[in-house]
Amino acid sequence: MTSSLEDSLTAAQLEAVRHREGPLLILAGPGSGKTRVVTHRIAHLLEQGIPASQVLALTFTNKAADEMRQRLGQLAPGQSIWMGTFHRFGAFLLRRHAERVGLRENFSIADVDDSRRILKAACADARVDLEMATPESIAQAISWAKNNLITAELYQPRPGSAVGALAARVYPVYQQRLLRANLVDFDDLLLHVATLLRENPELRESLDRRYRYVMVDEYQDTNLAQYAIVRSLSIDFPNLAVTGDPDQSIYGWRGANLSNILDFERDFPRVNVVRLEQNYRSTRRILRVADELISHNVRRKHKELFTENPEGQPVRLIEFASQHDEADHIASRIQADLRAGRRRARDFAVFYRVNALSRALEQAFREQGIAYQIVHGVEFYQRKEVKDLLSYLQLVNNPANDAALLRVINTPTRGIGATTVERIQAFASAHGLPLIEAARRSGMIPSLNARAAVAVARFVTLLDRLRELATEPVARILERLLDETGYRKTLEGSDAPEDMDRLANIEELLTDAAEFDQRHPHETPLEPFLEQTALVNDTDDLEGASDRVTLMTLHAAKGLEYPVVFIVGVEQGLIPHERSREDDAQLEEERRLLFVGITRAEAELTLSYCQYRVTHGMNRAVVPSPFLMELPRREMDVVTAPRLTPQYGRDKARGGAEWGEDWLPTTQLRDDARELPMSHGPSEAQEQEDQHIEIDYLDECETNQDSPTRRPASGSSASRVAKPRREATMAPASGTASGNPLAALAGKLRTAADLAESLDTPLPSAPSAMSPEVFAHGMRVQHPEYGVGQIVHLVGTGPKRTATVRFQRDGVEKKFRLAFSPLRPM
DNA sequence: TGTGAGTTGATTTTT
DNA sequence: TCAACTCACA
Repeated sequence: MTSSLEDSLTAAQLEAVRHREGPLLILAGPGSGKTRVVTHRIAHLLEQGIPASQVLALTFTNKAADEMRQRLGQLAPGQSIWMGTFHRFGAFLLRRHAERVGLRENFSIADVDDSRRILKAACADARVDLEMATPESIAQAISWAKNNLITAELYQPRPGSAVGALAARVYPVYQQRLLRANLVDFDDLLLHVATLLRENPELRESLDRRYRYVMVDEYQDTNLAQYAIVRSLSIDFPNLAVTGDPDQSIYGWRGANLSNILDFERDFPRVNVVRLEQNYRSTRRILRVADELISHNVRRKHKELFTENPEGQPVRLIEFASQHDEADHIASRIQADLRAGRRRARDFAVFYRVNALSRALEQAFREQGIAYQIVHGVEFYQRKEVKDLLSYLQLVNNPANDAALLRVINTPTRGIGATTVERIQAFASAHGLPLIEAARRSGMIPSLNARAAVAVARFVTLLDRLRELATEPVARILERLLDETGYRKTLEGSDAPEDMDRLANIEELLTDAAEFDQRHPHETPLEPFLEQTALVNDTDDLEGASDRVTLMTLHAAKGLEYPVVFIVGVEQGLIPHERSREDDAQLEEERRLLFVGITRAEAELTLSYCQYRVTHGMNRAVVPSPFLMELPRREMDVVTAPRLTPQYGRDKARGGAEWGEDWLPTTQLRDDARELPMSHGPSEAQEQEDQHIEIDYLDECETNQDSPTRRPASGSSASRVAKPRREATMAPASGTASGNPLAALAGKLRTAADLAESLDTPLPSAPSAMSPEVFAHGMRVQHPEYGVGQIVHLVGTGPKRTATVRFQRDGVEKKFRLAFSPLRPM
């Protein structure tokens, strides 16, 4: 009997759904109904009498797992299979077999913060000086190793890699510290489990038998550790079904190995491959733009994306003068649609490459009174007060948790300062003890003075007392510790306004805990609660419910869809990101990231970039993303937005007549903006722009000193006087007067390299600032205000080059960042 | 030991 | 720019 569930499925979808035994690879393009297929397949398996306990479904995000669970709930009510993220599954297995990898079952999961803390301590232990590398870079090296199943013992640094050499020294110490604190970091959740499965064949076999039908979502994002886990569960019963899309692999930086999916057919020779290529989400135009972009990637599996959806509107590409214009325009356009009743706020999403770009958007949305929500990776559980309290809870559950202890030993302040903590740490390292045990022996630490020792002893007693509550409901433990630690009182006694917010957050945490307690009435809820807070970020359930515009990073957008999508900051250095520049594989990943963003859009898509963007407090000329040149112009409307920011700064315009209520940006755009001609000479637009250039300098008085495309400064001030940007950015080879990158797009320039080359001309700098490199120690200089002086000290390079000048007039010394100062050599 | 001003330095993505 | 960190002082 064919289930009625399957009536509406296409042939390809049906094939995947009906597949039962043996390996299955579902190559699912964006919007191809992948989740639907997967949930139907599970329902189908269950329908055929396969016990729910034999089915395991692994996802990357909680969001994906939740959605699947919910949809499955509709198809097969009451059946519950193990479904969740890899990390959660790792934690689940590890709890049961912790002792086999040297942990105790009440281990805690260190978040990034905790793990950095431990890492820094490990660096200190290993006497690694951090001149050559940041803890961050070492952490990355270790993380990379773990994701590739390289344990501390096996780690071999790449020859010549300074960071690698340091990591080799720190890694064992770090790992030892984690074990001592009964802690695992995120990567350990996978690495330990992989090790467990490799070293315990009987355990592997029993799990393989138990999880007979394993499903993996987003397979393109698996790293080696995840691969190993999945593989070990599919040896005797190779009913492994994976879904994925190589074109949507965007987690290479986290160790994802694209080969896992590209080579799946080699790993499992008898695999059944199903391609889901029909898109049910986007208009034809959007899909063609996406397809054209991604076709520039080499490492992929070709797919024929198609859709029966309508043609749709052209994809818009807009050039703005500044990020404020960009944000204002988007906000206004959304506002116009909302007012006209054409759309609801939840229909809109704005994507950006880096979180920092949300700021301008937020400001614009607030000013225009548009409800929005930001999907932030962190938020609630990362707030100081919440983390503090969670750390106390961690200590109740696992007193050996050094990271948690370090966090709260003096929070609220109780007279245990940095020096004291250092001495306890030294004692702990020397004796191989967790910090709590060292603290317990505070009386025996000779370097501690009596007062400190007493304070520490008091703290230990406090923890011991709290620890007795370990089996109580979480909310009750929280209440008690808020009182006994004095945490609440400290905040209540404070008159700092942010402390009121903190109290509110604490209330929220209490509610959270109480709810959790209710949902877990039969167990000791503390440990699962802590696991939840470590592995779930609260934005996972941010979706849907509220009617707001959603702002998020491109990464966060994966798996989602919206009727109207804006992607801002499509610029060189952003997408592709600065750090992905030299590496082809990384460049392809950036392209996929943009592909993911584009394919989120159902009906309308707008890409935009700015001529100038403020980054790190500096206003810099922007190069549009080379990816833009890979998009098919025939599917697009390419427009330059009129400058919204008037001459005397944008604040003046607010509320002014020209910023009227009925300002409809779309109309305005259409009327005023010119479709860029294939090539054009100096024009009205240019003159207009020349004016703006001056305003920029007056406003910002910044140079573009360390813009990545710059050549080293030549040193001659005369040549560096502001020039119209048109000239500065035009392609010398093309011979047209059009420096507008968009025109270049349409004109003779063909490749990103061409564009970069064309822009590798000194950009205009602020009229007053000199190249920092022309200054030398002892040089006599002139300052418009302070007069004549002499450079007595000189440090730093580039924009950070700072001179100390002693002025003749009254012998006073002043420091200047040379790149921005009006100093001139005499 | 705790606090505030001043300085420096770093800027991606997330389980 | 802005947040984290340092250093001087109470």
